[in-house]
Amino acid sequence: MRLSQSFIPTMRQDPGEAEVTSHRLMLRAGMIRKVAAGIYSYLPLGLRVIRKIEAIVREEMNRAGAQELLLPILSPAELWKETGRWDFYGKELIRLHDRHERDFCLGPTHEEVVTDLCRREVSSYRQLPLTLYQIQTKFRDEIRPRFGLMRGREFIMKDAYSFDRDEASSQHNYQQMYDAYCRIFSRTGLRFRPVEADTGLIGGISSHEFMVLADTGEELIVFDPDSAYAANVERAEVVPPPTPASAPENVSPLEKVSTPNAKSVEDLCALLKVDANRVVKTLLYQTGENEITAVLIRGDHQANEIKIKRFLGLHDLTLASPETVERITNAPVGFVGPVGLSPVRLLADHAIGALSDFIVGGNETDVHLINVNSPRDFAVDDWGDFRQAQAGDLSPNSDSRLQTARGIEVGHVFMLGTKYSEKMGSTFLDAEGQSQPAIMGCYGIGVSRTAAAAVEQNHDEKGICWPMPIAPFQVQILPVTSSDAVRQAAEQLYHELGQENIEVLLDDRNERGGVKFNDADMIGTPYHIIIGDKSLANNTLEIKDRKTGEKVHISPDKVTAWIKEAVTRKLEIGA
RNA sequence: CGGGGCGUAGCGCAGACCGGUAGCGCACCGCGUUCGGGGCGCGGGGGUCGGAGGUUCAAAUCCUCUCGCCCCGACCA
Repeated sequence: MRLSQSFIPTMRQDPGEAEVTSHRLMLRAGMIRKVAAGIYSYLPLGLRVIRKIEAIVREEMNRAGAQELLLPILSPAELWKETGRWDFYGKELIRLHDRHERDFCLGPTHEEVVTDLCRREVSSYRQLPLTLYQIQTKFRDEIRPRFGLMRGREFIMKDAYSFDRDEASSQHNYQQMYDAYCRIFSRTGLRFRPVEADTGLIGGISSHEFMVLADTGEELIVFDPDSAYAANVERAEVVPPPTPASAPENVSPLEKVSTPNAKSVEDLCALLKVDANRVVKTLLYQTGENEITAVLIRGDHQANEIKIKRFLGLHDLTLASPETVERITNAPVGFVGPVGLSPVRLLADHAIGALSDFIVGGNETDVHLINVNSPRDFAVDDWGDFRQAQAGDLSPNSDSRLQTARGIEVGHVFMLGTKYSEKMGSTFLDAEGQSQPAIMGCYGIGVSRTAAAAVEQNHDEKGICWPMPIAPFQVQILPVTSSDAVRQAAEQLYHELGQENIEVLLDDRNERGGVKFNDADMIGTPYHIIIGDKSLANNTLEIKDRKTGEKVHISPDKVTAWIKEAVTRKLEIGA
């Protein structure tokens, strides 16, 4: 393609709207433009990247035995009401109605629609297993769309759904999809890691997320450097500490201390000159209209609300309002403690069980209690794993300590079990003539997000450095001086590379070299071929590797073969 | 939704406190010159100052309301 005739509006300056790297660079490279918050147009260059990712996804899904179809974006409320998600999905579901006032929504995911299809068409175990997928625009009215393509309200997703006759077959299918995902992200040239994950709104039995590792990622994961264990911190189980609390005869008597204005753990530690791990914070959650639940977490730990929600079987969990806290404890927020705190249900994280002579709030303004011990001073209703895993925690899989990393969730696989098939009556007759609900799985890949994640992971101060498999073009030719000889050499090379099916962008604009260099670096084509009078005089052309910056000078007649070999190699290794 | 910030030419910004008929850089158009890392000269086009209402002789500027966008927290591919 000729740059002079292409719609690739690059920008010289950073747009004010973008702060995150991928967002900024994709705007500057002329790949996307914003239409509204979280809604973007894919310009020709951006679309080429999307199509490349889609092609890899298609190949691997097909190879894994999945069949492509296309479900409607618009779906009727009735299906969503059957599973209860019309209400449960909340404000993220974009709802609309037709001229007859019938309710519809724009599909944020397609379990309902595909399960409806399956219950109509599948009636025998002989038709299973069945895995269907589509690549389609999805709509989720995100609370806060941000970071360009990273979290849009409209985005491109590959979603797949499996239907199996039994648990073993479903697990096999899940594993096949898991393996396909590993191949997909390897092939795109991204550094990624599958991690154990929470099931969230989709629900189901178990799931893994595929995280592209990047410091700007929104997700925090923990991993064991010495085993395969890795998990989203939301999900990561914390191994209960082995150290038992001191024997009752060895603990000190309970004591009240004055702690003026010590409303946070930091304040308290500074005031009493103790470490945060000697402090226990008491969090009050509103767990029902008139029900408060207290959760004890060690001062240096973070509460994990997902674990608490799961334990309590709740959909929503919010911290109690300051007014409520005051009403219950007769003290402002910051002085809550478990001693004498009633009549609320009291949950405690396992870490508390290993503590003795610890410090808690006194349920009185400017007062804390020290030398507190359980069960001497208060009774815990339920013990559990209620905190967020963190770096330094013991791995559940080895004796190693967990480490943390940031990641961008680009894929998510779920074992759904019969959650949807039972609610919607998607059943089949087994070999014994018994009616059984299909065992389901669902598998998503954020295609547009993968493009953004690739930029987060592959860029430098000059611009994007695309991995070859998803680069919009494989080679860019830069005639950097304007003589006829240079122009002719560029044209000839452009023609030759085209003959070899190399995807080549020729910068035939009447611009100075510097402009072309900078745009090429911004766009991030993996190889740049630089043609100028200087090099032609030596009978060489210069080839620059965008990512490494390495340059080679070779004679013009060898360039096409060299490029062809190099492109093929990079496609194979996913670099 | 809570907290913070911003809407002035395609992009990046100044002007606003102190009201007086809108400016700079880049981009764009023309001519010339230049040509291996965002050249230079001359000439030129382009703005309902996000929108509505108000105060005033006069509003980008002051007041009220509103819409949009970005960033930080609760959701998710």
